[in-house]
Order: sequence, then C-alpha cells, then structure tokens
Amino acid sequence: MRALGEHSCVCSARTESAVGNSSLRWLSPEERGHTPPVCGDTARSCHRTALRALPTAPNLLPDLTRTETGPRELESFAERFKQRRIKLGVTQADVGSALANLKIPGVGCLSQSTICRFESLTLSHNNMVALKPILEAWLEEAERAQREKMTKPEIYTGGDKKRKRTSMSSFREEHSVLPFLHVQINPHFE
DNA sequence: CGTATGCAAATATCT
DNA sequence: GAGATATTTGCATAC
Repeated sequence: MRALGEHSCVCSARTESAVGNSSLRWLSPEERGHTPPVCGDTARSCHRTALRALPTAPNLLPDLTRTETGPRELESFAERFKQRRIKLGVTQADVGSALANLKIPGVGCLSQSTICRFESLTLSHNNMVALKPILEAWLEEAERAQREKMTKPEIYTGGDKKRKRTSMSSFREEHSVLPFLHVQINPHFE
C-alpha cells in the first residue's frame, strides 16, 4: 500500500496516469519488419510506454542510412552528460522532471532512477539509444538557457546589496506583463 | 541532500 | 484475440 505520494513530475501515479503520452518509436518500421500502429495509447499508457527502441531487432540490414549508436558512443555520451549536468548544478531528479518542458511529442518526464541508470549505463542498450537524443536535447536547451542568463546582467539586483526598491512608478509595466502571464503562467527558464 | 538499486507493475511485442 | 515473454520505468529505500 504505497501511498503514491507527490512525485516530482506531473504524471506521477502509475494508476492514474491520464497524461496522454503517446508512445513514440525511434526505430523505423522497416527495422522492425512490421510494426502495427505503435501503441494505441489509451489514456493509461503514459510515460511508461514512451521511449523504446527496437526490442529484439535482428539488425540484418547493413544500415547505411542509419547511424547505429554504438556502445562506445553511448558510454562517452553518458559520461559527458553527467559532467555537464553537474556543471549546470542540476540534479538527476531535476533533469527528469525538466524533460517535460521540452515538449517533445511523446516524451513526458522521467524519474530520478532512470536518469541515474542512464548515466551509469545500467539500462538496456536499446533503452539507452532511445533516451540519448532526449537527454541530449535537454542538455543543449539547459546550457543555452544558462548562457543566456550569463549574457544578461542581473535582472534584479537582489542579494548582498540593498535590494533596489521595486519602483512600480506607474502601472504601465504591470499592465504589459499581465497579458503574458495569462498565456504563460509557468515561464520556466526560457 | 543527491544518487544507486531491488523489486514489481504496466505495457509492448511475440507466438 | 489470448496467453506468454520481454522491456521499460517508477517507487521505496539504502547508501
């Protein structure tokens, strides 16, 4: 009787996953030989079905068009991923939930466990291959966002100095911002 | 506090 | 379509 408490991500409980994450497949139909639709993502097939690479692909074709992500490559990527993540000062759990913000179709959030396993290469090869592009996308996005912050000075001069008085001289500013907040309630770092 | 891992549930895919 | 088997992923908890 685990009280499926508050998980970090929106799509928490495994029983009430109403977040329609349609499953996505990173492999082409040819590779699998034959693949029905994919998954009739019923209302329950949330994240659990999200990422998958070919299950038991025989790999008979000398894929010239496909870049077979070798174990070597995965290994180095996982390594770099971890380093850069830490450099950004982000935890595994943060990454997991932040993935949802990428808005990649079919990709929701992932748990800290999964991120950890990815970094330690303790996932199946196919799973790794499937996750790689996603995490890669997140990494670039996160670094880009940080760069942006570095460029800009401090938006508010808070901190050790005396906080600058919030001079809302007129209501003009407020009026200009409100409309934005209506459409983007949760601005995120971007 | 952040990370690693055993275990089991939920699906996907195969036969 | 049903049952069996394979995979992926999260929770709980130890480290």
